[in-house]
Amino acid sequence: MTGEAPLSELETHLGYWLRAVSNAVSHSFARKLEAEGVTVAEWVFLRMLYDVEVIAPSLLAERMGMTRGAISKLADRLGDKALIARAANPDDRRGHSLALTPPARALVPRLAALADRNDAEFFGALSAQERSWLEDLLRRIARERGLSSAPTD
Amino acid sequence: MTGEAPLSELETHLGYWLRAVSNAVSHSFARKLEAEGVTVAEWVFLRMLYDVEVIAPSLLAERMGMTRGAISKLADRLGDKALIARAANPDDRRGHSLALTPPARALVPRLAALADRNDAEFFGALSAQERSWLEDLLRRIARERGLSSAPTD
DNA sequence: TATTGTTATACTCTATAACTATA
DNA sequence: TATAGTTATAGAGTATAACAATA
Repeated sequence: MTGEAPLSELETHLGYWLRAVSNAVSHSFARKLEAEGVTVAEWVFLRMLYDVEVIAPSLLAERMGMTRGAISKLADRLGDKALIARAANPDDRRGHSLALTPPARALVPRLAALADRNDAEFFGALSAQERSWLEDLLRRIARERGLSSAPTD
Repeated sequence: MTGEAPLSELETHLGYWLRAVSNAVSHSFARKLEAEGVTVAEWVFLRMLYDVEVIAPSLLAERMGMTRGAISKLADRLGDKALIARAANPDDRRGHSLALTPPARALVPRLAALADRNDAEFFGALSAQERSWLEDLLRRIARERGLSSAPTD
């Protein structure tokens, strides 16, 4: 009898551990954001708008690595929460612009503090050198694989 | 005028880069699995069954970090694909047992090869030492945070 | 009553594609 | 016609809770 060939185990893959830790970090962050009534994707959306003041949905979709349809739905939800305002572009009325409302502008710094706290909870025990090394490594892989858009989920 | 307080940026969080790379790795793996008609969660499910021969849904749920309801739905799909068989436990007829079908047993090694290939694509450019550091670091964080269950999404 | 597993409901994110209105 | 944005549909994952069968 030949038996079966031995297989690589789940835990031998770096992708496994990356996913395990990443899921835990994101899930923990999501629970913190929940208290402010916002999802992780909405946080990224709001944070990007905070810097640019005004942006077209299609450009935001590109930067967030989402489809225009997904951005549209996200914008609906944020509009319902009165966190963003939509306006038609006067020059080309096909185009719209998205901008934060004053309440959203006040909210984003609180959300940023939650992001800081979440990161500290998971990576605070690492040395500064380890954190810097980990960031460099991840950035390198992202660059090699041509990742340009923000992760949302 | 006071202006606004400066905020930490998205890219300053390790969680951001972790999510970015992890999403890319998982997405790439999902596309490979797609050719075999299987999702990432189904892969983990099948891979675990491969080792244990037989397992109760509730125990598998615990090991995969999913609810019993989610496992039930997953088992439905895998049953439809004729990859797993369900049977009632003779001793306690509330309990069921899950096991791979022969086709699934033949499939898992092919899926494992895809997992190996995907890992190599993303991490093959790292040195052996870097890979080992990264794994140790991720394992350490997982252990500190008490992560025991397998990541599925 | 408690437990095992299933089912129902609902929400988020994803992907594709049809649709509207402008140009 | 092409483009910007919206809407519809479907699939996958997650979470909660009600439910049936069994103990």
